[in-house]
Formats: sequence, structure tokens, C-alpha cells
Amino acid sequence: MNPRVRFAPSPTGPLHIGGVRTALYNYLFAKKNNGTLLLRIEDTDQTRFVPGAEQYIIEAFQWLGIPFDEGVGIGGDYGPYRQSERKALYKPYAEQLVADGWAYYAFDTPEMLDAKRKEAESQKKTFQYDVHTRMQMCNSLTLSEEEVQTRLQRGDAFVVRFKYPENTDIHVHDLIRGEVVINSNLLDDKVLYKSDGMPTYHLANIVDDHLMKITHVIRGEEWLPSAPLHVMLYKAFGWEAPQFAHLPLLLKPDGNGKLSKRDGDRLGFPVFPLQWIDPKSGETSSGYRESGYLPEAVINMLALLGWNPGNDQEMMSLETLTELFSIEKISKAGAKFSLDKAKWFNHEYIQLKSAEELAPYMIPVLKKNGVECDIHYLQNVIDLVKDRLNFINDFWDQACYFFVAPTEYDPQAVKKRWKEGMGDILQEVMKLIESFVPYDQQKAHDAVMQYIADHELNMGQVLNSLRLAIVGAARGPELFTMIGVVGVQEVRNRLDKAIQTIEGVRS
RNA sequence: GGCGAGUUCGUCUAGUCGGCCUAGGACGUCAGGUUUUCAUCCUGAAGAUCAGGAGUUCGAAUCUCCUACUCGCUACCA
Repeated sequence: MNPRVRFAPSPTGPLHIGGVRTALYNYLFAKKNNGTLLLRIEDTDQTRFVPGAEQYIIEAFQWLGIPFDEGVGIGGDYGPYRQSERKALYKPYAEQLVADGWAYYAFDTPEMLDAKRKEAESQKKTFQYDVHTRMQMCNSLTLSEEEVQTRLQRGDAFVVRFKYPENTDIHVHDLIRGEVVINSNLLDDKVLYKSDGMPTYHLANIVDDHLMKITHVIRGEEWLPSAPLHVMLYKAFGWEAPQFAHLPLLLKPDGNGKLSKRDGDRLGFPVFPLQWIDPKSGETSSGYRESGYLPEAVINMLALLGWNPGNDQEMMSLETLTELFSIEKISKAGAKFSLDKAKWFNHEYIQLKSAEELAPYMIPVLKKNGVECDIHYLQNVIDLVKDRLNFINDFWDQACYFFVAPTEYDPQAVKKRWKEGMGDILQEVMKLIESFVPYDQQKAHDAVMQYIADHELNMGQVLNSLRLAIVGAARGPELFTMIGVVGVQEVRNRLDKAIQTIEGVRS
């Protein structure tokens, strides 16, 4: 049977990069095995719902190039795929569990539970609603049948809690961690169905995974502690449980904690695929897309954070990753996010792209700086500077002088290169360059070199001074190539201006 | 506190069921080289006694046990 896997985010905000990796692994696993990947939105917590989050999630995966086969925004035979739209479906399952003795109604109010917790705390203990305490609480196990019915009919608030069997070892077989065993006496009777008529994650998850014929649950390690509950639920329903794989966590670059929303802007890298503006606070969180990352680079980097192909290969397209992916090679320990490595990946992926492919990315960068230009000119410039780009957004910093003449000249470079009388020398050099019409890079180069040799000039000073006039600093690509791209006439203009500015100040 | 998981260079990791590991690669770092400049690029170097301890064994990063530390969970959140 072909596997069916799901990515099931909660629309409580922007999609975390750790979530992206979880989705990616699900995708890779599905594709590798000719399976199906579906997107389910788990919006059972109405209090945490954030408008726009769902759309954000869909857009993020579009940008990343991770397509879903089924689910919200796509459709499919197992919908609806939004849990809020499946609300009515869960209650009978909760009731069935109660009827079968796997769960019970609990009428304890939040205040009562709070009091219990405080009381336990004062004795330096922790209150847990479990096999040891449930008979002291207000529920269908302790109340009479009539009382329970009365309360239910009266419309009293209630929740449904899972009733763990006593002293039973629960085995979770995890594809990454192997056998995990825990005794039921240690577990608390989790709420399955809330008083607001919504299921909790646990119930909705199991019911939907079953109904949607999910074969493999690949999710974050934070779910490992509740996995025993989930296997018990499958047992209680008499359903075959899917295979579980709990992924290692993505850790923050400094310290050891889980990578969180705050870390991104604190450490200078995005934690979200796309920029996100919080609808309530208006606070902006940066995204990979807006920071100038290529989706291919983000995917490659993420794939290697907790997985490897078993050899030294690092550069891998989504297709290659799919080919090579296997759950067995997923590591157990959490992985720290590394900005340097992310930067390196992005640099590599930019190099892989042609100027034609890169140009569409650069046009917005230019626009932001008030520049519009010919596409061929742009491509020429890209060819010249792309090997020095780590991010798309570096383009302006690395290439602005191709579009706007410099107005300032790096004083350090001026001091070092532009010696007395340089203006006159450059006038001569410029005349040589202008003598080739149309511009001939090789000939111009040779002529200038000859001139420098004949006059016993310092090559570094002459050429860098000319560069200074064009760029405004001691940087940039090969001089004569650059002159060809910028254009001789423009170089002439810039030189005149530079001489005027630099020597004007001097005299 | 309880429960669970994890622990190889600064970071990501390789290390198939013990020997080929005097622990390999990549990022980063450092040093050279290329270049008229900067960046790129190339070459090289430093860098983990495999968390610590005990055991099994002719032989352990690889098996067993103990300890330590880190993380996760411990909500009518997911």
C-alpha cells in the first residue's frame, strides 16, 4: 500500500521553520514511496486562531515548491481538511469511547482543578488527573448514573477524559527512536473533548488520521510524550495505528533550547519562510524569502538539519533529496540552526543559476532603489557580480555602481592610490580607452598596460584610481570587463567627475 | 518534582550488526596562492581520546550497566 502522510499545522501564527522541515520530511517520504501528502489545518483551539495564518502556510509552501496532493486549498476525497469544519464529526467518537469504558465525562470546573493544583503545590507535589486521583474527582466514574444524565441534559459544562487502564505498559514503536515504553499509571487522563464542543488535538488527530487513512505520522519530537495516549486511542477504537516517527528538534544557534520566534530577529536570521506581520501587534518578523534566500537553498539546508544521505553529498535538489531520503537516516539528537551554513548554501544556489534566471529576482531589488534598466544590461551586471552574492538582497550593495554613478570616493582608497598628478595620467589612459571604437576590451587593456609600462607608472595605483572613479571604492570585478559593461562614455563622465571631486578638494 | 528522549571537532554530521578510526566530510576559523582592488576561487593547517566512569572482549565511538548534563512533555494549546 502506498503511504499517506500529512502535515497538520495549527493556524496560530506564521509557519515556523521547524514546521517547514517537518513538512519537508513528510513530503520526501511520500514522494520517495509513491505516496500522498496532505495538508490538514488543525484549528480546534478557537482562542488561538489567527486570521491569515492559514493563507500564510499555503503561500509559504508554494514559495518553497513543496506541493501537497490533498488538503486545504486543494481538495480531495477525505475532506473537509480543516478540523473546525469537521467539528460535528468528533462528538460521536468521544461518546463511543465513554460507552466502551475507555473514557468518562468530567464535570470538574477549571476553578476546582486549579484549587487541586494549588493544594498539591503547597505540599510540594504535582496534581495529576490520573488513575490515582480520578476517583476523587467529579466525573461519571464517581457520580451516579442519574446524576450524570441530569447534568448532561441540563447542559452542564463537561469534558471527556481518557481513562487509562491501570498499570499497563504501553509500547510505542518509533521509526527513529525504536521502542519507547511507559506505564499507564504515570500518565494523566488527557482531555479528549472540550467543554466548548471541540475535540482536543489528541482526539481530532487520531480520528482524522484514521479517517484520512494516514499510514505514517511524521512529526516533531515534542509529541513523543503523548504518543502513548495516541496508541491507546487507536487501541480503544479498535483501529490499526499508523507508524510513528518523531523528528529531532531544531535548536537555536546559541544555547540549547528549541528554536523560537524570538531567536530570529535576535540573532539576525529568519525563523519563518515568509515575512509575517502580526495582525494584532503589527510586529514584523522577517522571512527567508524577503531576506533574499532561494527556496532551493532553504530546502537543502533544512533537509540536512537532522538527516543525511549517508555520504558526503551536500548539494541536493528536491528531486535528489527525494531519491535519497530514508527515515532510517534521520538523526536522533536535535540540530542547531547555523546561519553560516545557511548563507553558504544560498551562495552556492545563486551560483547555480544563470543571469537569466536571476534577473527576475533582481528587478524588485532595483525597483526598491528607484532604478529601472534594460534586461540585457541587468544580466550582464549579474554575470559580473553573482559570485559575490550570498543573498539576493546583496545585489544592490554589490552592484549599485552599475546603475548609479558614485558620489563619494572611499577616502582610504583615495589616499592609498590616487597620488599627485593622477588626474593627468588618467586623462591619458582614458584617451587610450576611447580610441577603440567600438570598445575592445583586450585592446584597451593591452594599450593601457603598455602605457603604464612605457611611463614606468605604478600599475596598482593607476588602475585602482580608475576603478575608484567608476566604483567609488576599491572593489568590484575586473576593470576592463567592467568598463565594457558600464560603457566608455559613462566611464568618461565618471572620471571627469572624480577628478573634479578628488583633485578639487585637494587644491 | 515526575516521565520521556538525547549526548562524536565551535556547528551540521560520517561512522551499516566491535577491528580498515593514528575518528572522515562540510560550514566556520587560520595561513598561503590566484587577482591591478574587493569578493569569488584554489591549496594547506589547526580542530573531537567519541559526555564521564565501570565492565564485556585479544580489540569499543560502536555491546552492557551506572553517573552527569542538555532538551522535550507535564493545559479544557497544538
